[in-house]
Amino acid sequence: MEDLLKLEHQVCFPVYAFSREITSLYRPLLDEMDLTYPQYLVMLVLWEEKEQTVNQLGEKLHLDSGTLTPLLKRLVLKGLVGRIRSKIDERVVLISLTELGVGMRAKAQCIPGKIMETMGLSIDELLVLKGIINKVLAK
Amino acid sequence: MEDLLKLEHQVCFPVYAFSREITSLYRPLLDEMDLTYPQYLVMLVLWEEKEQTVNQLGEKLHLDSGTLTPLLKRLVLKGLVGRIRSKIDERVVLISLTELGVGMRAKAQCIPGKIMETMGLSIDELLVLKGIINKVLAK
DNA sequence: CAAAATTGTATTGTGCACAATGTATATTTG
DNA sequence: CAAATATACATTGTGCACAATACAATTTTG
Repeated sequence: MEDLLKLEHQVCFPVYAFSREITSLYRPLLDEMDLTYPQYLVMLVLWEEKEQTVNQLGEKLHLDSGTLTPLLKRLVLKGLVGRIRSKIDERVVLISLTELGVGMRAKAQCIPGKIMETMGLSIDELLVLKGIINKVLAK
Repeated sequence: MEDLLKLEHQVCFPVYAFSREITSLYRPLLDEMDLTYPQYLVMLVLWEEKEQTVNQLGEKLHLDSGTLTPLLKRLVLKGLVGRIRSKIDERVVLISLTELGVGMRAKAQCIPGKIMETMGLSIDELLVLKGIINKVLAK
């Protein structure tokens, strides 16, 4: 019988290694915008909706305040987002894009295409990959 | 035309989120052994070959010394591995399993099965996933 | 309405990841 | 063989991730 503890039989290890490989593919592209990959993800979410609570960002990206609070503070330092407490509910912190943050979207337009090119997977493979993963994440 | 910058159109984000989801699936199981997921991966590699250089571990796991050195020191503190400089080449550090480290393998036997069960993917899906990812990682 | 429970975010502490740099040991070259 | 180069690992610094805890603002309950 097969030894399930062998590295080559693992499924999770390739996912883990692939995830890190992905951020290293993004790195040279994002360096030009002075963004890390997690920061880029936050920007993606904000480009879809200009103002959101920390909670909304966290739910969409599966990240908690322990990760987001310092990350968002760094985006504030870069002048890309603003942070204000909601007047309706003082517990809530609203994160919104600055003009600079909105403007950065144009520079990001080329990124998805370049990444797909570098990964060298077909559209079919990408969709299958995404489908299988989302099946697990949906739970 | 589709907006490639939308979060829902990303392929890399699901991979990134899935990778973190995976470590959170392993966490309760590995907590019982007082191991983190990256530490578990190092143990997997060592269970296949009892003694290896830092370099060999790094190549197999795609990790560099900046990550491995402190991780391995923590495994030494736990009494799972030993660290000695090679006498043939003083630059090389040999990492080897202690008796305790070898013995831990038995406790890990149940992990792959439990993880596969929790993930809820078919064998087919797992193999397809692994195949697509390895296609990228092989480059 | 006051006490209890919940919610939203911040803080602290530990452990990766990885670029950049440092350092000692080996190897290669002229 | 000496100088240049390469190799193997360690260190430093920054930025995630996330559990655990804290805390203030809100909501729910008795």
